[in-house]
Amino acid sequence: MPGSDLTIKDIAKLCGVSITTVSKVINGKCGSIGATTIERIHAAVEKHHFSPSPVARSMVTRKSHTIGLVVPDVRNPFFSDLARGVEDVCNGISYGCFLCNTDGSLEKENNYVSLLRGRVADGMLFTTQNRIEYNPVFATLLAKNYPFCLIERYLDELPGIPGVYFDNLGGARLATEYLIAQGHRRIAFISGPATTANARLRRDGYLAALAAHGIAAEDRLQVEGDYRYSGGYRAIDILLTERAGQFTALFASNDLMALGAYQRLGELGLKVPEQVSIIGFDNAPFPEVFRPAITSIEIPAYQMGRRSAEMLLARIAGKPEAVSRYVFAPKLIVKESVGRI
Amino acid sequence: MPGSDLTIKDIAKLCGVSITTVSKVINGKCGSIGATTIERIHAAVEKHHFSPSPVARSMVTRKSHTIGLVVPDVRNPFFSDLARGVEDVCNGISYGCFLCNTDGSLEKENNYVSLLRGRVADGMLFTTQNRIEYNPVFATLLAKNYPFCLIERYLDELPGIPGVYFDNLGGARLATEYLIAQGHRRIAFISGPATTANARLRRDGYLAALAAHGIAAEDRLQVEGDYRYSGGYRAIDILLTERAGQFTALFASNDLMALGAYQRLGELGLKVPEQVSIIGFDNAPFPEVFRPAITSIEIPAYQMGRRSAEMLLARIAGKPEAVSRYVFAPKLIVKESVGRI
DNA sequence: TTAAGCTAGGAAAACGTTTTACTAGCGGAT
DNA sequence: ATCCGCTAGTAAAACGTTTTCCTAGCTTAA
Repeated sequence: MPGSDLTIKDIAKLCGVSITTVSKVINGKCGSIGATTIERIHAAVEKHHFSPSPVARSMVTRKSHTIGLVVPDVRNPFFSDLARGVEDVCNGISYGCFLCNTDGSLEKENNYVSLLRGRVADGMLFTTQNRIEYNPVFATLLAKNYPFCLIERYLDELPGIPGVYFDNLGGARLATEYLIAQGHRRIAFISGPATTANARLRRDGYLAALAAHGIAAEDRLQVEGDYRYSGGYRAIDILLTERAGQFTALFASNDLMALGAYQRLGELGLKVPEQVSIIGFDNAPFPEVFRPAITSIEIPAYQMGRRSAEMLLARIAGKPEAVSRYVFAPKLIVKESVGRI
Repeated sequence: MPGSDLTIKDIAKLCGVSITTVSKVINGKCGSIGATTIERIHAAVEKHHFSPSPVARSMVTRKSHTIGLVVPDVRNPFFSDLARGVEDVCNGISYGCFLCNTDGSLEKENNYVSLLRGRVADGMLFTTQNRIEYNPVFATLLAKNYPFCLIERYLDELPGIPGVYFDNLGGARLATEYLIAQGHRRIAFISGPATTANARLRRDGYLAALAAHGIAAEDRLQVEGDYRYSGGYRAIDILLTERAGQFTALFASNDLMALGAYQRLGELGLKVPEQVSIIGFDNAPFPEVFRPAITSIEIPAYQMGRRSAEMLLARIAGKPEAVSRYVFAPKLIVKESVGRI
């Protein structure tokens, strides 16, 4: 249907030269082509807006100039930031980026993996909560030395796999230590769902910080949340009412729960940060109306996207970077929700 | 680099048949192939996890089973919702989706368009604020009858181009008429930046609603905003302080500005919705902490993504839908920020 | 016996490039 | 005169499929 596009053959005919010559000129391999010929070919290419068919090219070069990006859901701001970072890097070297949403489903993941290899994509950026190490699909990829790069997924069983990570444990520790540095000793904690890896890491970070400062962790100051507003809200009731816990500060494993907690504290007459300090995680871009703005830990999703794309592309180009794992450091963003004791 | 993948030739050899036969079996065109042969080939394909090279296939079928999605920025929630809708539809028929971010730059747009045609993509979903109708790149696309579908971009000069739209004017009218129905007559308005098309449409909708109900529009009740929190905040100062305007309700062209306005009103001691009613636009998913929650107009981005992908794919399949323009209706989401007079 | 019609399958062209290996012609050194 | 090396190019294979047209052998009806 897409009209009559010219081929390299037509250009060759038009210029009275061979296909080879045209190909060489187009690809800048003009070593032994006369200046006037080069001129003539360029002119014809310009005039007819000729551009060589990428698929024919792929056929012979075995490169598609395309990578795949597999995420659970682009609508999650972390992944859309990440995707943007990836795409920006790709765009810089004329690579295309396939977007694949899996919703965390193993079936969708495997479908996409099969689709993407087989030369539709030169490589793959991959996020998943599923167990890669026992997945035969990945075993095949590894066996074939297919280039990929993991995002936020440790794979101790398979060293040498490039990956980009955020230091969740360190971030949680940083948050908790900041509270401690402000004089807090009784610090409550709201975790993410216990099934997710980063929820566990954040809890470990919290515990590590307490331990490092000789503060005993108390079970009744720790509540399991769900990364949602309502989870944070309810956590306050559990901490305060059910358990009659006492604390001067609260570390919520993400900002949405911090917000829910803040809201419930307010309803119960407790002022933030005067009576209770709160620190969150994610540094979510809430509108400025939230006061006090919540002190939080920033996760550089966009930068992680860039980095992972760079690592993958380097690998594809056959110039793998020396370091195959890149860990992004957390950054404390001080705002208004933490007070000094 | 990606190891030794089998080709159809290998399978043919393995089964002692010709390439043609294997190809036919793989593509289900088994018209005249013996049952045992079919069996044998399927077995070999399974055993070696053979799947035909998509690029070789594209070469001859001239279909890439890929479409392009061109948006300004996936990080904008409207576009990530849209992208997800597009991708879901694509995934359903094993199409891939190329993601392209342009930041609204004409240069990037044109680069992507060149990249995507030339058979990297069978068709294109396109968003832009730039003037398509005078862009030679698009003229070429049209001339070649390359399948594409516009999103949120009217093109009266080029009827017959498929497109998916949101009724911004109707949405603004709906919002304004809701306020009127609640008894308001003096309704202030905060627009988006005057340069954008949807900002103008929303203003037109506001004016149309007033006119339809015999309410005179007043210049001093209309302020230009910027779609940002701070724009809404400042707008209140302009309306109230600079212009000493009097109004019982406010229509903000998006929710972020509505929030900014709400905040400033609160600071000035005006209660929402008791003293001033507010309605927004977008139905942004703000955390529940915002009370009163802001009544708003919903834009069904995900559904628009789905619809546009369906239209494009139908076109690509050579079965264009009868209706080439699909307009999505606004939906009023009543929450708590509008009171009755 | 012959022609027609099926059945099961194959040979080869085509898709649009890149790349490898080759050549014709010429100027200069030996 | 011969050889070498250089310049400016070309022919053809290869990439992995799909698709069009063909054929060998068999059955059946006239």
